[in-house]
Amino acid sequence: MAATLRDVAALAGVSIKTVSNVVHDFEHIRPATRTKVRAAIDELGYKPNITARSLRSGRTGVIGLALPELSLSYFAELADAIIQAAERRHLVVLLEQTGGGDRDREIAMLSSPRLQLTDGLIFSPLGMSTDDAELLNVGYPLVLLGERVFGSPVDHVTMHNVEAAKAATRHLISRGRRRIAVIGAHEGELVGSAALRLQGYREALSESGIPFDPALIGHVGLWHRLDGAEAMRAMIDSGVNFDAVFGLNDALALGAMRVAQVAGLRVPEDVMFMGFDGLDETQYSLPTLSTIDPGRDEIADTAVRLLVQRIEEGVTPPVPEVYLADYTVVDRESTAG
Amino acid sequence: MAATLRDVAALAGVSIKTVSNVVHDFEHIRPATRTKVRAAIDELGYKPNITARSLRSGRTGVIGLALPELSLSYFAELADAIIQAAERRHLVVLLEQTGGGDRDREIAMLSSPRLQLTDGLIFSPLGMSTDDAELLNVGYPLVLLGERVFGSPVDHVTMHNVEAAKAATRHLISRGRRRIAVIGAHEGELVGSAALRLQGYREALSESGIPFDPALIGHVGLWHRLDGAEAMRAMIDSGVNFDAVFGLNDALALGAMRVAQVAGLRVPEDVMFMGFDGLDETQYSLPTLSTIDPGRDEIADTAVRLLVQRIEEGVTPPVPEVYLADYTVVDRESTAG
DNA sequence: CCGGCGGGCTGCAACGTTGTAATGCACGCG
DNA sequence: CGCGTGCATTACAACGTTGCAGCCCGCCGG
Repeated sequence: MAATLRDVAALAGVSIKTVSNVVHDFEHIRPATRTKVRAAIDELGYKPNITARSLRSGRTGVIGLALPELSLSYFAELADAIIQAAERRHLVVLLEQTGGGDRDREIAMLSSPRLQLTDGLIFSPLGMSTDDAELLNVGYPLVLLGERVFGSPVDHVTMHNVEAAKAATRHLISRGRRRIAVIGAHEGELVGSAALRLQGYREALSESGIPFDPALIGHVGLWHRLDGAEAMRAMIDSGVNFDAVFGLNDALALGAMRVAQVAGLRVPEDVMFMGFDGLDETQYSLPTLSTIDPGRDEIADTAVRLLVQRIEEGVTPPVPEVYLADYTVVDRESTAG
Repeated sequence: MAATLRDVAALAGVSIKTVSNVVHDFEHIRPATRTKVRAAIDELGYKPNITARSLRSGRTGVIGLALPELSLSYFAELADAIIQAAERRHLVVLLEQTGGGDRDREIAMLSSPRLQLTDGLIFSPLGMSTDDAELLNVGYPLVLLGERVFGSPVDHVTMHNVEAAKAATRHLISRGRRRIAVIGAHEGELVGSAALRLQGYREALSESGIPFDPALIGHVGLWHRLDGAEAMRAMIDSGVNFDAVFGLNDALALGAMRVAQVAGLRVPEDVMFMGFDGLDETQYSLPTLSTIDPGRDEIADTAVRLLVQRIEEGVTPPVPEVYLADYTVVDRESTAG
């Protein structure tokens, strides 16, 4: 069907390799030959066969992106940014979903044969832990996102979780709040976004001499809106007193805010709300939600850049690179006053 | 680096082709040989090279998915569903973003060399129109989503836009509303989701003998939350009287609802709101948003099924198939009463 | 005892590309 | 006039796989 180098060569009356040279803009070609070959290429509508090229060169121009689920806005927006960053480097993205924190699926993904057509992988685990770090010693270029796994042998792009959560908490404190609830803690977790952000929260409290009250900590399973809603309801039902809520991500904060409003609390007068992630959606809630912008585009661009570097260098250097993106506090109506 | 058939063959003391046969579970192989080869495969950790296989067979096991942008929840949820549907059929998805309705980018996408590593494409255009239908006569399997282009030579999966919009409008009428505003119309559009849904709205009105009032039609550019918010603000400022709002998609409805609430209108008492798309998010707004569930999983599954069919049949039959998914009216707080 | 059949396996070619080495040729210099 | 140099082009092999034709051998029926 499709024209090949051979067809073009036959039509132009040159060798296959000469056509290949023309396609690659090799410099030592007579203008006359070049013109002739170009004409043949146009006439036949020749397009190089990428599969064959990949087989020869070992490169596909495709990178894998594995993340939990696109229906979570955070990951959808992250995927958007990564696809754009990849496109700037002339790469396409093969997208895999690992589900909401299924450790076994995540591990299986790492050795999936589907990755064969990929030059490398950007991986955002949710179910794996630091104990699984050595599993990341795969034989291909890999860049890690998020904060589930530390001390692994691969490059890692993440954010200043502790610092940013501290800044978020400080922001609430600066507005005069003292009884700041947290929604989204994970029982017993030591690393991971939840643990790190909680740590930032505690540091901000102690810095201001505010005692830590475990009754203000709302535990959840996942980080969906629904989980935030349930945790908020439980906290309200428990009768504990609070004047601000820090959702460890935006979805939790939005879910919690909705429940608080239904319960008759005014935002921000009675309770201030603060999220984390900088989702587009936070600009449109009622009231608009203050949040932490974790530098999504920077994270996406860096992840792709590091992956490309690994792909080109070939060998994993002894010291993996860890990159922390800059964050910004976004002040909106939910913390006005 | 990686083991090839040749290495396995050498280790097992058989020919390359025998190893290939074992890998493919060819039936005429002596158990002893099979065992020996299996052992060699395990020992070397052999994984077939998909690129080479693709070159030989012409199939990659990858399908392309081209849609406007993942940061729009509708497309993120659609992509999620399509990836899952593809996985069920052992296919992976290569995801491309065409931007928010850029016709030229969409057309360029159709002949992008990146599609070379793809067996076919599921394409959701936003900027193309029925005039561009013949451009869809590409040389590879293609399935179309959405309602921008009709009369094209390819399979088309979409929803009952007119019927569903009529049902949505009827739902508001059944709640006693008569002054039903629409947010999201596209000036001068004849096909496309906006035009079809508007048509359904008008049919429902005339069916109930309610006069059509152009002042109740809010025009927008894109279908983002922000556009819904702006159109609502303009309508309120215009002083026109309304007791319900039908957002032609959920994002518009949510943006509009927020503005209405800020303006002091009570939902659903003063104004009822109805969306369209069945986004997850509509379950968590305040109040929760009534919407039309257009059968996303069904659409995703059908699109993948049709594409696989085209890939396997090879030739495009003279009559392209058009599939319309079932819809459901989802009644929530925003239309309670 | 011979011919035919089919199971089990092998060798070769091909998919379309690109790197390497080699070829022919013209030109300039001693 | 002969030789080296550098340009323009070519032939060939290889990437790893799979389809096809063919090989050998044992068994069965005549």
